[in-house]
Amino acid sequence: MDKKKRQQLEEKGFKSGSAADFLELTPEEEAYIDIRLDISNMVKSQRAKRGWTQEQLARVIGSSQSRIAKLEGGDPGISMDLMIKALLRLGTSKKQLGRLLKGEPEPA
Amino acid sequence: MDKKKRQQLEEKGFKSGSAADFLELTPEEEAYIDIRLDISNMVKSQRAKRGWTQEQLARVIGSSQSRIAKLEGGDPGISMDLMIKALLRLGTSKKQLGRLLKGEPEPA
DNA sequence: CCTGTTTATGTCAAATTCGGCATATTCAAA
DNA sequence: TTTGAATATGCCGAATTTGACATAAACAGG
Repeated sequence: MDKKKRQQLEEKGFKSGSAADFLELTPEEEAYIDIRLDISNMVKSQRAKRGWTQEQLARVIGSSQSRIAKLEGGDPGISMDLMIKALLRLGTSKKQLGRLLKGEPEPA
Repeated sequence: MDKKKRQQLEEKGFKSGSAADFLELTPEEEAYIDIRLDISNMVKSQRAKRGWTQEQLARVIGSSQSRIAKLEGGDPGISMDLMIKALLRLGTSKKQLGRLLKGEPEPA
């Protein structure tokens, strides 16, 4: 799980301010990226769970397929606002989002 | 507490897509605004708790005092990314953010 | 009342993110 | 392998958000 995140960071060129190496991030920068990846991964899994295509999700939130692809891929050029809107539109509640960030397992 | 949020929405001109009246928001739009207000209010309270000025907080995250003021005031023209960065810099952890969104009381 | 500090509000050009579009790549079904 | 659907990647002008700066308003001590 942590391996997955690391790989997403290495593949994408995530700007880390001054240091290129992502290991030299401050704890806050690390937490910030961590939160983003948590949310983007949840968008991907929730969309799959509902059997929606990226195109479908894009339309219902007034976005485009390419942006959803970038969102789910952890692209840093996607705002958290867009990620949250997508997640909410997939039926995730504020409370569920809270659980995700707390690291609690999803209730069946 | 809910009264506070309502007042923030009325005072600021929060764009609601098509409907001007904030009572006609979809559940997702409502949740989205709710999350934003929760975070901005927490930034305000955490900053106060640490005795920092808006100017100080702005400097350590590379922003400006005016933007922090708008953030804490619930201005819709502030990104969640900036809000999260501010909150993390104030020492709030991902887990604490999760608790906030879940509606759990802050541990003493 | 002054005076200094903090916060609020408005404006600007620069930077970032936006949706849209074309196209490449991946993948599964036939 | 061929075909078609889904996803990934790159680019564009438009829209939004950015930090900065100025200045007003609110607040607290003297």
